[in-house]
Parts: sequence; structure tokens; C-alpha cells
Amino acid sequence: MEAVTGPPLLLATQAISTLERCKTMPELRQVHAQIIKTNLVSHTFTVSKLISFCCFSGVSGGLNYAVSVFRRVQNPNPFIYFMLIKSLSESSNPLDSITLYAHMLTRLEDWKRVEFSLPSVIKACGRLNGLEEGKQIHGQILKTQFVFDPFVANAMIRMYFEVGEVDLARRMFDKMPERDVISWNSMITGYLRVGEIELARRLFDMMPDKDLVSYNAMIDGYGKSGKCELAEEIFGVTIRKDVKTWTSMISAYVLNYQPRKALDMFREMLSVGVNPDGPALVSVISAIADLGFVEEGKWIHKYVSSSGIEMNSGFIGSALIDMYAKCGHIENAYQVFRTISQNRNIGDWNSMISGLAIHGLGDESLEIFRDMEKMGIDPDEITFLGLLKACSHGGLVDDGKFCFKLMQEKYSIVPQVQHYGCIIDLLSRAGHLEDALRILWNMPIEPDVLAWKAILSASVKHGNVKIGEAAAFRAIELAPEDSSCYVLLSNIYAKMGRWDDVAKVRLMMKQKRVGKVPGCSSILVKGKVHVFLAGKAMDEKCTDEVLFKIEGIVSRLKLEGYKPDLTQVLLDVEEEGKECLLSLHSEKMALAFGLINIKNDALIHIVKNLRVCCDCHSFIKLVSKVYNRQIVVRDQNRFHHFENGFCSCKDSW
DNA sequence: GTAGGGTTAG
Repeated sequence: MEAVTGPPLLLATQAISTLERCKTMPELRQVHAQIIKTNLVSHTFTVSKLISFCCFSGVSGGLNYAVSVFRRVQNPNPFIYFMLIKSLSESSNPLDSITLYAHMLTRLEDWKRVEFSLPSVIKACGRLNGLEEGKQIHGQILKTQFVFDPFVANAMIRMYFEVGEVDLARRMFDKMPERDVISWNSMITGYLRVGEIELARRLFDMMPDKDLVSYNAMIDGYGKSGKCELAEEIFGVTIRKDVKTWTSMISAYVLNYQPRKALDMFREMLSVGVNPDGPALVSVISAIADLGFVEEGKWIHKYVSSSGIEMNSGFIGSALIDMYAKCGHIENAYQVFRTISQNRNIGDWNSMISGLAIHGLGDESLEIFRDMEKMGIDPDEITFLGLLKACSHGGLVDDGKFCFKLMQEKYSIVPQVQHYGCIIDLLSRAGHLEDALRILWNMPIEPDVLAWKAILSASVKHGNVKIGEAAAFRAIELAPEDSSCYVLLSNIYAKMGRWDDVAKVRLMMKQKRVGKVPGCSSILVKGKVHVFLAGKAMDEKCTDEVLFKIEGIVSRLKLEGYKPDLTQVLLDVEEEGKECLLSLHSEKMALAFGLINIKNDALIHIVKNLRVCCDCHSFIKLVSKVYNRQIVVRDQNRFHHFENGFCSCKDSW
């Protein structure tokens, strides 16, 4: 074939401009072929551009291609080395970066020209957890470098933090002849990551010229360590906030269970004209998921579609799937899952699996898992948590046992305490209390409250006082502040009519100052959220009407055989008083309100903060039959779809 | 060339 000829400069310019428009590997190969044909391979500048594009354009497979191009370069200059070292240091094989650096040292002697690559090699040491390699490079720098370089020192600080050598990082920082804003910020973020919040704050207060990164890092660090008020304080004094400032504050609220504030913050961000990007949307979507505000969620979904943010890049897909599932719209979750069928990441699969789990759709969840395996995607520990939960909520005992085995034997995932909690929950819920106890006694780590609570709830359900009592005492020991353990214990006693013991539990709670978390249910009517606390409506005006309605429902249900389950009431009061307290459970109030205000064919959708109690559960089942309504309740654990007297949880939750 | 924000579980 005739070689294309022409003035090299012109050819090079053309080749480079075609190169920079490449989106895929085949296109890249074509340009490379052109470069070879026109003999531009000997044109160092063009080859540099080619390698640089392969390394940094994000075209998948680019880095490997860059390495293969590099191998054919006769005398790579320091810049070409640098690009590869940097790119490799950020790849999944940071060790290659160090190897290439060592190779470069044997080829190039002028230290001044190779030190450009040092920050990247140091970063690679950190990512590898390679303290020894890091120290070696540190030693070499001390021997060879005569002029202090802040870039190198700053990279070193980060590396030491990453390998867990907090003191070495600090020594580095203290010894630096001069520190720039990045040195300070690196120390602050390093301290925050290892949980040294106060040390981070001290440096933050001391540092001379804080920039936005310093403020954002503090907000983020406070949010992640549960100190929301302090995050708010810093947020309040941050001027010229950018989208990361807002995202840090929004996610601080999400992490600290204040989704309402997170959503308000997001709205405020929009109102001051800051455009949300991927991460900002992801964090607000998770707030919306917690709130169950599907309308807001749909709005964000549309926003994502119209904003050009890729659905299958980052966590947007997983967040949307999770949100739809938690809002009860499992079909929409499926739909998002299907739209991102190309390039699904592990989070997308996990969100779908867990989403199906909370709807009690165990078989569907297992089916997704099988698809995942077929496509050669390795599940992680979260996948199995979702699967175990799905089996647990779907009553699939054998499948659950199989998954628990599979994760260990096929995928070598060591079960964590949550996995044990799930399998114990699964077994005990299904009435296999002895199997559950066997696992609990033999587990290699200390069982947590959740494991004991699983045993406890099952004992309440199956009326096993002895085991229940023991589990309750252990659970209370582990989490004395958790009121639900006391409540369950008292439920066991109440069931047996042991009112003296019920009173003892009450006294214990009083002594330990444990407050019972009030039940709280909300319902969306005509675009407005109405909240009911056990015993009263937050909007006083509707209380009377609701109480009247509940009375009506109760008497109608009694004709159908409804008997209030008085053992669900913790207090030792007269039977009549108990019945009254029982009818004031927040989900009953929300339901009554829904029956009054939501037209006949529409779904009634209630969100509750705690688990639905037994009495409310049978109450709602009957309502769905007698009033011929479809009712969906999302409680702390899962969804209940009530229809025609039945619940999707098959009475096991 | 060095520093900052995001999901699924809990």
C-alpha cells in the first residue's frame, strides 16, 4: 500500500485532531494505523499525544493500548514515562507504576527531569498499601533531591495516611520548610479519614489561608462522623459554596437520618442557582428514598434524563433503583434496571436485589442473582445481604441456607455479623429456632443486638418464653438504649398474662431512662404529607374526625371477627383502656385518614417509622377486605401490600 | 505532578 505523504507538521496536526475526537477503541486503532502509515511514529510529539490520549481520555481499554504503544517507542522521553506512570498509579494495578518508575531510573539519569513522576509513584505506594516501597522512595528522595518540592512532600503526607502511618504523615508535615494550602488540606482530610476529628479541626482553625476544599472537607468529615451540628456550623460560615459544599451537607443529613433536611437543602441549592451534578443528585435521591417521596423522585429522574448525566455512570442508576423500590414502585425500579442493561455496575445489581427483598419478592431476587452470575459479575458482601434478606422476607428457608453456603464456598466471602444476623433471622422467623441458635452459638464473631433481636422476635411469635427471655436480656445488655428489646420482652410476658413482669420491664426502662420511640406514620393526600404520632395527629384539626372514623371501622371489623390483640400494649391498664391505646396506633390513624380522604379506587400508601404491630397488621388486612381497598404500608423493614384480606408478607415480618 | 462531594447494607 502506498504510504500517505505530506509535510509532517500538517499530517501530525491532522492526526492529532482526529485522535482527540475518538470515543471508542476501534476508532483509536484506526488513528494509530494512520499514524504508522504516515510514518508519524517517529514523530515524538505525535506519539506523546497518542499515549496521552490513551491514558487520560477514559476510552475503555485505553491504558493497555498505551502500554503496547509505549513498548515500541525507541527512546521514551521523561514526559512519556510520566504519563504512563501517572495513569498506572490510578489504575487497578498500581504496582506497574512503581515497576515502570524503577525502569525509568535505569534509563534516564537526569534526576531533575524524572522527579515530575514522583507524586504519582508515591500515590501508587499508598494505593498498594506499600509502606516499605513508600519508605524506600522517601529515602531515595532524601539522598537525591536537593531542592524541597512541595508536590512531593504533599503526596508523601497522603501516602502515609493511606498506609495508616498517621505519625509519619504528621512528622512529614511538621518538618516541611514551607507548607501550602494543599499540605494543610491533606493533613486535615487525612485526620478526618482516620477519625481524628478534633486534630483535623485544630489544624483547620490554625491554617492561615483556608480555601473551599478545607471547608468542604470539614463539613464532609463532620457529617461522616455523626456530628451534623458541627457540619452545619462550618457550612454556615462557608462563603462561595460550590456544588461539593452542598453535596457534603446534603449527604451529612442523609447519613444522620435527617432526609427531610437533606431535601430542603437540595431545594435551597437549586434556588441559589447551583446546578446539581451526579454526586449531588445521588445523595438527594437517597434522601428521597428514605422519605418515600416518589413524586420528587420522578422529578429527579426526569432531570437526570434531560441533563445529559449518564445513567450508567457512577451511582445514579443504583440510587434510582433503590429509590423506586423504597417508594413502593418496584415496576419503575425494574424499568431503570432494564434501561441500564449495558454496563451495569455491582451497585445496580445490589439495589435491584435488595429492592425486591423489601417487597418480599424472594424468587425474583434470586432470579436477578442468577442473571448476574450468568453475566460473570462477581457478587460482593452486599449482594448476599440482599439475597439473605430476600429469602428471609420471602420465607425461602432452603434458598437462604444455600446462599449462605454459596457466598463462603464459591465466592470466599467471609460472613460478617450482618450476614449472621440475616440467616439467624431467616431460620428463627420460619420457626427453626434450634438451627438458628446453633448458628448463633457457633459463629466466630460476637453476635450483635440484631442477631439476638431476631431470636427474641421469633420467640415472641412462637411463644417461647425461656429462650425469648434469655435473648432479651442479652440484647438489652448489648443495647440498653434500644427500647424495642424491652417492648418485645414485655410482649412475651403480656402474652402469658405475667403482668408483674411487664411492670418490672417498665420499671427497668424508667431506671435506665429508655424512652419508647413513638410510632409515627405518614400518608400523602393531594400532594400533602400528613403525619400521625401514636395517639394524635400532627395537624390537630383532623384528630377528631379520624378518631370517629376509627371507632366506626373497629365496630364494623368486629362484626367480621376482629378481636383487638391487647398483648400488644405495653402498659398494664384496664382492658378498655388498652383497646383505646391500641386504636390510637399511628398506622391506624393514618389509614382512617386515608379512607376518609382518598377516593375509592386509589391506593392508600402509608409509611411507618417502626415495625407494624401484630394487631395493626390483622386490622389492615381486614380493612383491605371489608372496605375493598388496596393498601401499601412501608415499615422499618419492608413493604406490606394488603389486598382482599391478605398481605404480601404472608404474615411473616 | 499534590488536597474536596455520591449508591446498594446497616
